[in-house]
Amino acid sequence: MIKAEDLLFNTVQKALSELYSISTNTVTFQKTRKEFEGDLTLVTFPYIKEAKKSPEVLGQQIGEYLKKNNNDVLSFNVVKGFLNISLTNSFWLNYLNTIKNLSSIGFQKENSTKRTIMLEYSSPNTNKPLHLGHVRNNLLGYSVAQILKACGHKVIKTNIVNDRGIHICKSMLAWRKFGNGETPETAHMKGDHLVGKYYVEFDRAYKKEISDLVQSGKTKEEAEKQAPLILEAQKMLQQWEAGNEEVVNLWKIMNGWVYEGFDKTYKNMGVDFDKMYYESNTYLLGKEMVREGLVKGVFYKKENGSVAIDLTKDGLDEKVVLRSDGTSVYITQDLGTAIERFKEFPDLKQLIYTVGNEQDYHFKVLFLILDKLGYSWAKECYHLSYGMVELPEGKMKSREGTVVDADELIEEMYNTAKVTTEELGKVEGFANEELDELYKMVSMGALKYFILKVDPKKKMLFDPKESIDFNGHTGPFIQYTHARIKSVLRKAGTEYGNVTNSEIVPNPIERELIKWLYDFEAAVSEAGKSYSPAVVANYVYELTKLYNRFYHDHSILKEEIETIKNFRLQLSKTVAQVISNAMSLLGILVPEKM
RNA sequence: GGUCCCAUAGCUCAGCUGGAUAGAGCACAGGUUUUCUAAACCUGCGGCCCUUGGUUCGAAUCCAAGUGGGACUACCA
Repeated sequence: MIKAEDLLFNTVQKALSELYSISTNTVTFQKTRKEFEGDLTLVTFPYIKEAKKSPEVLGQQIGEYLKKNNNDVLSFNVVKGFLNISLTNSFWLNYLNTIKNLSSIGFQKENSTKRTIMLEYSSPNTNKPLHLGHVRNNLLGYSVAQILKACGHKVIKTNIVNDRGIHICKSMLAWRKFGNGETPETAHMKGDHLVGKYYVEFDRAYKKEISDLVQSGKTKEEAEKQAPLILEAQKMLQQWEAGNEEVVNLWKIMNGWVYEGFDKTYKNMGVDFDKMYYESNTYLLGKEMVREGLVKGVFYKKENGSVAIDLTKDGLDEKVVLRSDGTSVYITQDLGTAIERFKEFPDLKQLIYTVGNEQDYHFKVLFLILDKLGYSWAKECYHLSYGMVELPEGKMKSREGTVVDADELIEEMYNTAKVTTEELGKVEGFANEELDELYKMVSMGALKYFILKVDPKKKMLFDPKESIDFNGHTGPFIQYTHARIKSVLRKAGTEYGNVTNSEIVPNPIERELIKWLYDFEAAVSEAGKSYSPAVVANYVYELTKLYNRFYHDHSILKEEIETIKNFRLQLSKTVAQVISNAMSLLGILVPEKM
């Protein structure tokens, strides 16, 4: 692909060297601001001292040099220390010609970088359904995977399911005690919701036991530890670990229900995985690694028999990696699984964890320990950390009661999309299945875009009213633009000729559009470097807004001059393709009509 | 005590590696359709870019300190 910056870079470098004997390797250009004429701007302030010229003279001289020595430079103007450079029409038209029939505009070939990345996301517990926090996690993980693929990396999407532990036993116990054999079929409930119901049930009964014990004179702490239900749940966990047949069977059945429920939610969200991991298989990993670490002297044994590492020199605290009774803590298995994965996939270069920012510290510790154990890939591990989703009333944490259930949210969005479409009177000419498809596309487009347009590391406010909005800076706004272009293209038929360079002089807004198309590749690359779908989301919004203005101001099909009409059709088609590509990076589909 | 994140319009957010007069959407007030989909377009309103210093030709952006908000700092996961 031709890069305007590269073409200019050499010439500017030569200009600086020949005119002022300045040698530099860092010539950077920026987009010319729209108040000024030009495509790219060179800021000349940095060179005035060495060149011993005023900014105006310097700009003038470099500009003249560029015009003489670079065929792509059409003209230039100088404002103070800013040299605004206009490239020729044929440069931009050539660019449009090279991409207009490409479906993969902006994307690198998969695995062209020979860099295999494992990206972990979702990672739910099997004791309750997914909520809004998981939604952000899933959308973010999926989107970043898409972006990294588009940057030419090979990506393995994984999901490690937290399918064991005391919390799972709580649901199991409550079901056994209060469930009367209820199943998703008899209860007419999604499996994950049914299991979640018993998790809540456990909590209620447990709290009652605690308050009873407190009434009878125990302290709250004692009561929490001595309540019969929690003791029973702990016993159940031991039985599970010992392989007790009845407990393991119940565990399998109930987890099966949950997986069925999750599969539906994942399908609705449009996310998927290349490889599943289950903690029931991995929770014992890491012990061997602890032994090796002890030998290497990275870890030490404490008086009570537990194993720890001292990270105080790195500004962190001491961290226990093995309990005094020899059992693993959470980080033990995290260390173990990381090591295991690099053994399992010898090509692996990087491991990315999509986990909320409340675990920033945990991952800092994890990566540091891996580094100290001597794994060279530890420096490549990355915690894709994202901020909490807050509701207008308060925080989005399950224990605080104000949860937004993922399935309910998706359903609500769907209904709003349906109502809105009907109100706008846009249902004519659609078959029923098409309408269902459209409502799914629009509702999920709105939800995904709403969440992904925000920089991942920032906490975000989820206002249900606003997220459901389909106007303005939203997913449906972009989808609508795509649909409108497609409608025009359908009316134009399949034959709309070619763009012949010499005959066309794009008007300012057309030129601007081509420049935005040109920037797509850079936006994808930037999004990949910063692991931020928000870069793509904001890029495609700008492109769309610009196109809408063009669409409003200029007629395409009614344009009388054939060459211009064809050019506009080609331009529109390419814009639609880039919109579609950009949205696919966000996991959002775009409709042919809406 | 320590580590980390955040602070830009009434609200939700862009402004990346320092550059020209700080941008959108929502909300509010108004306008545009005999013409390719008005889920659109246009106009107006709205700012001590948290504070104070520093770095320099130039700071919302970088650095330091402070203020305010949040997360973490378990032999929980």
